[in-house]
Amino acid sequence: MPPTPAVREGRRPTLADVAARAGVSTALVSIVMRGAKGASPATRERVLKAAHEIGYRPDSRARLLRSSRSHLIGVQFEIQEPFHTDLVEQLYAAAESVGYQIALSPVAAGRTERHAVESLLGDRCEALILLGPKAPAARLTELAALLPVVSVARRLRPALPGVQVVRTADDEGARQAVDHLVALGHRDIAHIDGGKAPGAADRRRGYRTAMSRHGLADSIRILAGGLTAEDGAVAAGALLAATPLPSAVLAFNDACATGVLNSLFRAGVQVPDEISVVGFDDSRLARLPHVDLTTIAQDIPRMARLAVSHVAERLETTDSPTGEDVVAPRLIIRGTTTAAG
Amino acid sequence: MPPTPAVREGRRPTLADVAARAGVSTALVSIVMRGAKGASPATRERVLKAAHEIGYRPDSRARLLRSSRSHLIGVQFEIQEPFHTDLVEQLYAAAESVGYQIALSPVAAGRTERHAVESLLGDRCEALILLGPKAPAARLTELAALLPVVSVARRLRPALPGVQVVRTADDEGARQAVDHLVALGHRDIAHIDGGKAPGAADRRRGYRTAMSRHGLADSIRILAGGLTAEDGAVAAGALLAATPLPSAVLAFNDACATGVLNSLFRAGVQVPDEISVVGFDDSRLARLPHVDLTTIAQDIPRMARLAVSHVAERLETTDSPTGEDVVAPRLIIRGTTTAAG
DNA sequence: GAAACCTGAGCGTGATATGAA
DNA sequence: GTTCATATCACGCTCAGGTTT
Repeated sequence: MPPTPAVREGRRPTLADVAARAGVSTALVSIVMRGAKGASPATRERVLKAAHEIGYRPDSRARLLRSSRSHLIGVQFEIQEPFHTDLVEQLYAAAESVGYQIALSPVAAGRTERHAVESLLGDRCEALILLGPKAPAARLTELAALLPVVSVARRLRPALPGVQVVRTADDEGARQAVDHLVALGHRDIAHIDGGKAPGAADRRRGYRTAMSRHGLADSIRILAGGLTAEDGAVAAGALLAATPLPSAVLAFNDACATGVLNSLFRAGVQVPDEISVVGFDDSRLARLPHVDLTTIAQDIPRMARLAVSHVAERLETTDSPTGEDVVAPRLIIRGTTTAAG
Repeated sequence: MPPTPAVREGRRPTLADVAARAGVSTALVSIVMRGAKGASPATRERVLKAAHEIGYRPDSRARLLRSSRSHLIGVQFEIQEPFHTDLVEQLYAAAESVGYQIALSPVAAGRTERHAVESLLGDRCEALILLGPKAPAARLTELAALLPVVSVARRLRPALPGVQVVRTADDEGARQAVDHLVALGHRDIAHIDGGKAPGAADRRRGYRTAMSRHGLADSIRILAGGLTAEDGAVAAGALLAATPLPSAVLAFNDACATGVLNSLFRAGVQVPDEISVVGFDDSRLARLPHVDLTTIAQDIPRMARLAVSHVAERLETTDSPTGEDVVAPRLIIRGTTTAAG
């Protein structure tokens, strides 16, 4: 049995329609729909029945307009970036658990960060979580003057007032990778870097200092890479052209590492027997059984929770400070690393 | 010089604040902000200046509330599906060009299709574009009674009243792939399928009929695959165990094909010299120079335009019919196919 | 006093009606 | 008549402050 159509033709049912049908005031219907107290169980049931019959749905925008709080967190992300989509997924979970909603605004071809943020501001978001923002510091400061801002995975130096940073300890991650390889007996370890991608500088530094600490400063070799598999493939090509081949490679991220793996396969170099490879991120890619990549995991659920809980705190308390949340990375040993030959 | 703070502390500036500052009525400010006619150039400039100074931004929710039309299209998509994120990117472009806005609602872990759609309905969307929806036909029919619905990449049989379908001619795509391989001299062509994924049945059928038409009915070989690289790798493993190896493989999609490629590499089988491989989708993956996958392209920009323009038409004309838009696929020849040895 | 319900105002806009130059 | 400007109300909802049992 299909639900009875709305009272007024062509328009979506409103509180008033439900109220009329149930024979009560709109305020009471509002109370019932919100699950607030102030309605008898009998009336409550009658109202809910009426609402269901005419297919009533609360209008979230009118709701937001009326109440001073919107409980909306705007999230800017790169729609083609797997790391970002993973984060978005976790942000939904984190936001729901503290009573906030998420408004998504992607950065894509033809849709700049400015577009994305303007749209979120127009939607009355109370706070902004920006994933890997590329906007200049001045712009971020400007935004932070308007509302709480969190920058995830982009480090800001110097710290910007009003902007909270949530990031992985990238240098520490690179160190873990090098330590792991050295423990396996590797000494000639190369790094294919991420250029000026977020975190790339820290990973480079982590690699460099870890190598030095192991007395391998002379073996430091950094090749220009990038964040895509293609970048990794190209860099690995350069590696293959040079002599001798290192015994291990730390790639900027998992995508880059798979490019490296591909190039090595093509060249007939066995992994991990002839060369060990380590990625970064522990993305879906790394977990695929046929890739089975040793990598450095970023704790995405934790980063999401930190970003959201910081926002909640800023919004619910006064004078909450901003700073940096640095999340520890974790080495995940899989099949692309083994003892040095 | 930073902008002067809002008139009222703690609240975002409104039309009234701008009006007070510029010494005009709110109605006039509204006119100016919308770019409507009815304001003198001098006043217009004065109002815009005042608005800029106090950092005024139109409240899109209040706007939506006021106007009967929302010009909002709700888009449900799988946030981890590259094909979907490609579509979303194009949907933004398509919507903007016809004066509509997009509200995104992802399906993710812990966020079902029902969640996604309910949230869009609460946001006053005028129409729904669902990417690869898995909801039962009854649910789609129910939604279609409420507002225009487009199902992208999921075929509906029988056709559902009120639900427009936009899809690629998957059978035709599979046929193109087989024709290409046959023209190269291949006769023993296997298909690694997509199980019950959207489009998989049509691609299977297209493969089967094309093989038959070429008199190769006896060579038909369909292996259980899936949409991930892992599925492809596993299926290729099965292929390698069997004898003899086919001379060509058509994979369900590009991700699946890369899994196949990986397995073949590992086994030391040369592509394309010993075996040709064809993908489907022409995703970013296929275009990576080091993958360089021959594939069947889906015309994503066209699908996005069709979905949006259908919605616009339904909303702006009365009694606009629904049906099926079938988009032609296109063979992209790259490096993973060559003449049969 | 508490529980159940109602009235009325207002959130920030946009459209209509009306008026003044 | 045309151009520019204003007053007023409605959009759908929530909330503060009533009234009634």
